[in-house]
Amino acid sequence: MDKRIDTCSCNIIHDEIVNEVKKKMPEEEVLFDLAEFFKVFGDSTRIKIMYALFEHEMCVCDIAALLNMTQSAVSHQLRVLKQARLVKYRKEGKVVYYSLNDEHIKDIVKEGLEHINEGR
Amino acid sequence: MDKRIDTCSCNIIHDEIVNEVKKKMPEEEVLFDLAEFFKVFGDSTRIKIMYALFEHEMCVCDIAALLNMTQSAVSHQLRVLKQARLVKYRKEGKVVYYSLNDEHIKDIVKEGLEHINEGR
DNA sequence: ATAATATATGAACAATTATTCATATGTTCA
DNA sequence: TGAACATATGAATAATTGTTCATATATTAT
Repeated sequence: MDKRIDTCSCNIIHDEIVNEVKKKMPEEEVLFDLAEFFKVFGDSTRIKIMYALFEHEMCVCDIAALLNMTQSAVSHQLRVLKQARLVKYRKEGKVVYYSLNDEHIKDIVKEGLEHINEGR
Repeated sequence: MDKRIDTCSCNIIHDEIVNEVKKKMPEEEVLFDLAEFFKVFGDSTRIKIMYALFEHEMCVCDIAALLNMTQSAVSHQLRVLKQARLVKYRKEGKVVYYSLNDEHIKDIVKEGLEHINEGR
């Protein structure tokens, strides 16, 4: 029986391990959603926005001024954060105030920081 | 005194808050590194590899077979994970075994999962 | 040595994405 | 009602990035 597999262009070396691990793998959808979620953290503009909101709720204009970016760029990124349910907003007249949706976002960032600092 | 700022195309509405937050913002480099770090989690192939390594150390060929991907694609992604110090490897003859570098990678993924599951 | 195998890597290509620009929406104030 | 302002959004552009393909390196077996 040939152990060769279409795509990997090499032999399965450890059959049992591969099968064992395969059983424990989460569903494709979960893995995809996880990647999508972390993708949101993977942009320094969005990280900056989140850090700002750690401190205070802020309107779009404030954030743009803080980060020295255009209102449009900030607004686009806020939409991404909103879609990922990382920020929420409240409207007060024409001003829209954004804030963190979730306190444990801090934990995730903190874990990231720890990893970075571990490496010197 | 004009509160208008070059890039944001709008007025600073809350001057004190912007300044207060600005003081607390981490250095540009930290924010950049954080984004780079999370970017690594932001791809489902790499998430899959990490999940696999949660269970067992594996060689490149095993991972490729498990994920039904080419050896090359896996190898490229392992390099990204290695550079981010998320995986380590040991060589045994011509076989290279990869494993998680760091147990708290699980914590980060777990936090991500929690966030996803919160949203129903 | 030579062949076979496991892995790594550079270049090319396709797909994704962040920003800009122009403009639309909605609210306040005169 | 109309002007000013805060924000949102669609289209275009530039940059980034994941995969493939071809090939290089390294190790083992014949």
